[in-house]
Amino acid sequence: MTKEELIKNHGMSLTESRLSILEMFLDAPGALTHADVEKASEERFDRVTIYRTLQTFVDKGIIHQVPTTNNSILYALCHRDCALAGNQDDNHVHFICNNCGNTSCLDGITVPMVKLPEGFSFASASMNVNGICAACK
Amino acid sequence: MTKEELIKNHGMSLTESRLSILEMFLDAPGALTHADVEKASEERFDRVTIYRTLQTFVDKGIIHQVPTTNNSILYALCHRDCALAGNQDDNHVHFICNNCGNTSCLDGITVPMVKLPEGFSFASASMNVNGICAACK
DNA sequence: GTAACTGCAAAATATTTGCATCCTT
DNA sequence: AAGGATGCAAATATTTTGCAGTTAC
Repeated sequence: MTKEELIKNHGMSLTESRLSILEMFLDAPGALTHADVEKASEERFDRVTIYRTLQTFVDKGIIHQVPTTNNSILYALCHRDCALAGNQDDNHVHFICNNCGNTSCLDGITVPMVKLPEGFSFASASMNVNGICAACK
Repeated sequence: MTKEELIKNHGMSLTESRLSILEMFLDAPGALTHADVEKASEERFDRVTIYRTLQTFVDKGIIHQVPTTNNSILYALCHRDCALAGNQDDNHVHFICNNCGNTSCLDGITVPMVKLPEGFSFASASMNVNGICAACK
């Protein structure tokens, strides 16, 4: 599927900013923040457009938000479509490299089940793994 | 251990804001954001003091940050000391209730191991589980 | 042509820093 | 007394909203 098709197939109109921001994600080694996208776009798009484009991508299910422990929102491509567009990441495992700082989505790996305490019921889970990535090894 | 001891044993001087904010965590059903603490303290402490107190608690290892997918930092008590003070959460499992929104730390449960792709090495992991908590069931 | 998207301006929110003063030990 | 903690002011950063003009289809 081409980038153009990817956008249209998810019910979005094809615009320059969407195409360009999607390319960034395809080229990036891992997840990106709003600031990463803004820097990479070098003023071609308004900051607000970037916020809205990222939110649209999340809503339409081509990227998802990665839970992080700092205060900037990380976004990562869903290599296969996010199961439920717009909802929380569906059982993704994310890998954060302690050396280069890149966050990537380990799509082949499913989050293992955990046994919850009495009275808790499971809906979904996500997991972050820290370590050294293959590129930094 | 008393609250006072908990603070002093972690190398902090005993102040009113630390004692009071620690109490909030002990009373809270789950994790708290800066905004939660600020609201609960009802102007008794400056916003900046709350930021600094939370950061100090993280540095000294009595609370830890919970990875979230929104942009506000969540803090949760370490019921047993966080293994490495000031570092990322050490294999905690956090439970976020889809009904009441509370986040709690499931201390009895360890993060299961996952098999990483070739070339990746493991350092630590954290996990978020979404579902319905015992109180909301 | 119409609905949706974008850019600009501005508001709202969140976080950090410097410094003078106060408190803990 | 000394070092650390706090409060205040202000700077900085982040995100959201409204609206008018532009673009995709």
